Amino acid sequence: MSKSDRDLQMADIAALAGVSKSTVSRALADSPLVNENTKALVRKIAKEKNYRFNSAARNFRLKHSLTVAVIIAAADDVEWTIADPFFLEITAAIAEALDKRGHQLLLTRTRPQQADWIESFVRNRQADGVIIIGQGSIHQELDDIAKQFDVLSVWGAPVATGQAYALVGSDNYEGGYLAGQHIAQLGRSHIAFVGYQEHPEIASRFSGVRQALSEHGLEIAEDLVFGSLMDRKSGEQSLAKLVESRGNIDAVIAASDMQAFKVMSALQSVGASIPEEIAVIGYDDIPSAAIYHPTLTTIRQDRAQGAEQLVENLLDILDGKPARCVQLKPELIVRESA
Amino acid sequence: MSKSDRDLQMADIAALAGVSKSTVSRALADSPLVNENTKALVRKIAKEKNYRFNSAARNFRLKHSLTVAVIIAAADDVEWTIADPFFLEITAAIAEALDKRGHQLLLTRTRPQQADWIESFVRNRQADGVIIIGQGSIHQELDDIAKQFDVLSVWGAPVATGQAYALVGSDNYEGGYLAGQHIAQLGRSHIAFVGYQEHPEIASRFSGVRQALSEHGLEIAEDLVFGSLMDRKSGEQSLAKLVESRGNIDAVIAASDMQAFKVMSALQSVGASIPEEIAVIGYDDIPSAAIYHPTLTTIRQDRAQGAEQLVENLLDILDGKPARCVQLKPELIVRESA
DNA sequence: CCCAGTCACACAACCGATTGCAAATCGGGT
DNA sequence: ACCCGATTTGCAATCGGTTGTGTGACTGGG
Repeated sequence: MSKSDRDLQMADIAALAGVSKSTVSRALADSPLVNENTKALVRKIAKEKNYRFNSAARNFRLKHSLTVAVIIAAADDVEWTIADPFFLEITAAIAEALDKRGHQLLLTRTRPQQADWIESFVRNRQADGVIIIGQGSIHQELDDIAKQFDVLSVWGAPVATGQAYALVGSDNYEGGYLAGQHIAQLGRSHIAFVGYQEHPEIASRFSGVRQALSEHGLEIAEDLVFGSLMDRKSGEQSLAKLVESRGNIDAVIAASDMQAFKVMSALQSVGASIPEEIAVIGYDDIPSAAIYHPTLTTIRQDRAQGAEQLVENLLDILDGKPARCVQLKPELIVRESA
Repeated sequence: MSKSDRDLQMADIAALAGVSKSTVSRALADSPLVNENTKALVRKIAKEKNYRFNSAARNFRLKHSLTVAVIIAAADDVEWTIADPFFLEITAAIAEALDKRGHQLLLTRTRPQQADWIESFVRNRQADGVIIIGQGSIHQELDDIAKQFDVLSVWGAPVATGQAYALVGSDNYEGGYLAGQHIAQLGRSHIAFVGYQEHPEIASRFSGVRQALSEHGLEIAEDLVFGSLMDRKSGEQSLAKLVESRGNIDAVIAASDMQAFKVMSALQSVGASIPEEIAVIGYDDIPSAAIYHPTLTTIRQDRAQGAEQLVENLLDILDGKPARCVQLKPELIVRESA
């Protein structure tokens, strides 16, 4: 590890300052049990010698790790997380939020087949808590775990039956509503929807969309509802079918920006003009949305705020407070594509 | 934390099995010092009771953390890491590679002003080693740290004076060469380059490009070399200048896919057709490259292989072996944009 | 001048695993 | 039955901090 011989430890500082280990420990922790002069002396020496405490020892003794795990769920059917910049961005924001509170972020990749991933985490004390981005289709599993361990904070959508874990997400219904409303106000009437309906988040968005459309006397034809384009198995097919429907649609509402890009690209390849012939709206507002040509109209989810809230929720849970459920306000970002 | 009372520990298993803690420890570690029957018994009980060792205690005792930090450098001038999917992808690949070897990944965001970030990491034993994606313009600092601590594995480009840290990267010169060659073979001759020259990686790519072009009797005019488009301060300006040069160029070579997207989008906005009027080639082959319209011709860097190598290098260094420097082979991916 | 009450500090136990060393057990040969 | 070496197991120290408890010194009131 280090090329120097041995790291300084508390006993060394104690010897240097002519006091005991315990006094050093208390001084560094700013305990009222030690005299101010002594504190100052100890702190000075510690600083001079560039002492850092051994956090492995500290965490061990204190029975916590000050570490929170973020899981990269490697779902086998839907290649969501890795391909989607939304995930990294919120993860980075979480890292920042945790850092602010003196915690660390453990990024973990799990194979879906191991059912007990979270449990091993907590039991191993490798992380105090776990944050999951996107409850996807594993709500039930998460709920079961949350009933056993108070360690779960997830980004997603509320489910009808309630959830035992803390939840943060943008208000997907509202977001979908905004998207639908915008498209309707544009005067479009033959509208397709793209997204993986089984996910609670997407389902909410879809019902928001339908509500908004119905208020304008519109609805989405059943054959214009497509599954996720990110699905390894059926993605290509869905996209192909969507392109075939070209003549019947004048707008596409996608459940994510990445899917909106796929749609636009496929349509552009067959010569469709966007937004003139077909308007497209996405969801997330990932950085590329402002770069694609045409730039993508989308529903923005505030990642920084979401990350803060996820972390706050988790820390509260770890403190024994009850699991919260927070909805963030999504925002319509109008650009060129719709 | 857990809602259950107390976690099982080795002493409990020992009592259950009627042996001592040490025997349990050795049995679980598959030590040859313990009888096969005893091992089997201990393992059976441990499994039944769903025992997991306390890795905080273990790591403390063993003086390692089995954890590797990946730094998100929050450079203030160039918004590279967060916006760029390349970073997430290689990070995820690193997580996987580490997991395979029984290690964990700590994702850390640092403010650039703290000069001693790495040192505190290692001194605190929060991570055994550190992986950095992109040495950017901080080679010197990294080198200084590497001379003190054997803990650094970085993704980047070799520097002329050599480096004390382990290095992995694709062969940027070669990659640049491939890009230049491709553009030249396309018969383009008025070529612009976009990228932050001060970074060793980009500098290498640029010289590869120039070499390839010169072999075809071509060169890049000085006023067609643009700084990074990801730079908060000068990015917009560079892009505007590039668009103004529209009449003078028939190809753009970008130092990253994200920058290529910006270029294409800006050019498309003013009505330029790609690749007919202007060919564009990127670098990295991020997922969006296959989605943009037109799809982006680019130089692929193998992230999975790179991640494996980064991890292997780091683990070797931690084992006391000398720092290695590995170049990966980049690959030209021809798509529609060039 | 004595004693109770504070204050500041030191001592030692403790967290839960690993490991060197000593002790116990086993088994085979005589 | 006994000895010896090999095998198996247990004891206790240890990692580097934190913290409960004990103790000495000092203070001030009676």
